[in-house]
Amino acid sequence: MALRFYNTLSQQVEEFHPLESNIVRMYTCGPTVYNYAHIGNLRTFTFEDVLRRWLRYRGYRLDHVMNITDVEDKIIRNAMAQGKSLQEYTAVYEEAFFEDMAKLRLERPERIVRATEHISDMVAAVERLSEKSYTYQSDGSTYFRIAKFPDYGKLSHTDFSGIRAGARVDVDEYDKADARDFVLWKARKENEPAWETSLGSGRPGWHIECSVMSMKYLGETLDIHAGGVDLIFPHHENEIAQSESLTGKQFVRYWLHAEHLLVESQKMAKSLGNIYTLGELMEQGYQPEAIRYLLASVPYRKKLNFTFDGLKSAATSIERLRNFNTRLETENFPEGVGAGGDERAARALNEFENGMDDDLNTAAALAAVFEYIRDTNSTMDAGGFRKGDVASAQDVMQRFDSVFDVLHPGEQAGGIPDAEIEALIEERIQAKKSRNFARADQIRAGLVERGIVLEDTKEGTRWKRK
RNA sequence: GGCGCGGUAGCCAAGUGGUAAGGCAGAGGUCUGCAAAACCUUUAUUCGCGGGUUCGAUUCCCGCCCGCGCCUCCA
Repeated sequence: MALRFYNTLSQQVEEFHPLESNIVRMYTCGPTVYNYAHIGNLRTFTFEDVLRRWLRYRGYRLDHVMNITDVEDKIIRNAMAQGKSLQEYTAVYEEAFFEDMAKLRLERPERIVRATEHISDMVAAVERLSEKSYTYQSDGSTYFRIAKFPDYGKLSHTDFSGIRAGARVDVDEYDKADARDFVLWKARKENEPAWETSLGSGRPGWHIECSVMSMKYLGETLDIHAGGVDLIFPHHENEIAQSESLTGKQFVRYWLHAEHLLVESQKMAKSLGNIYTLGELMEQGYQPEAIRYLLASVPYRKKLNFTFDGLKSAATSIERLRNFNTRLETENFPEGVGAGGDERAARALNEFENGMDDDLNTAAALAAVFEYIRDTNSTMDAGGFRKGDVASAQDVMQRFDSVFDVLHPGEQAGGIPDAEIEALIEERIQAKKSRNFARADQIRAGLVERGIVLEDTKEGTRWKRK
């Protein structure tokens, strides 16, 4: 079956076909760099990484743009409080974000664009909206007039007809004609950092950066736009209003939104102290691959209940996958080709692909891989797996790993040098030969304490870091 | 209140109008000097609750209960 995605716009699962046959133009809302990313943010970014990888697996070329929001209320407030420039303040968090991405093995989008580097583009867009009379000014700020955009609410499926025009929600700060109206350009307040432009002294509103930067690089109609569910309203709704008012064309064809994650069945909140960063989890000894696996293994449209039990079980699951992969690489299988090996591999791959094609159903895709591993281990134990079966089995695992990317352990700082491990293993083999099991067990236990696990196999002793 | 998502074994989780994938954890076993790894057996007569449609519903419809999200700048 064809690749399908749930489109927030239609509220239905739709077959995916990009505008141009083999290239996908995609925009994802990146981080606001006012703080370190938390595990919830990383869930969304991990989903987007899986999406990227699956599109490429399916043969599409990608042009993926991700923005960095580096000017915004909290950034301005915090930077001013610390006596720093915006750039000085945001650089720290932007850098940290890229480090997190690397640790979680999130591929880098083709383009990463910053709001502050597109101020003039945004000003130009606001001016064009003004020319088309979609805007009005109030107290030096420029607003988008929702009443001029009848489709407003089509993404969030909200009926705004009940909201009274003239209601003033944000009374203490700005005057808006309509509660739904949103700011395109914010007038400078006191001595805030600001840009001197034809719109006055100030800074861009939040929504305009995504409309402007996405269309600048990807054209007026994007194939995919993704983000967290909380962005559906108002952010993405407002992006649609701005973009479609500007171009008269459909802005985005497929809107994909990742559900939030809960921590130990509770929502993340500062007051609960359950907002974790990648760094904090790694300090507690969890591998980034396990975190990646946990975040990727629950289908993106389902709330993910992040628990430490779940994280531990993710780590164990990865062990199982890696053990199988190691077995393929190291075991000395009999010559020849076993019965049904290629068929098993082909079936597993087919089920894996079907799962992923079905709106990135990673749980179903993983099930296919695990089922295959059990069947194949079983065949190996029975002696029915031969040298000639290795290639198709490795192909399954490689394809799986091209999306999940958890098979190969990352670099581990420190630890015992390989040579020392090998020497101890040799000593243990000699001890075993002379039936000095006490010494053999002592060596093995000593290595376990240092994170090295030994396995005695037919081919001899192999070891792995845990 | 409006809109949306969800409630499947101890935990995570897939799924279909025809009788419950997969992972983790637990129990027993095989293998092993002992382990590790692997394999086998076992763990939901049952899918929030109550009705309805149907030969048959976890899957469709209605009602209810519970959890969560959005409803102006939070992924």
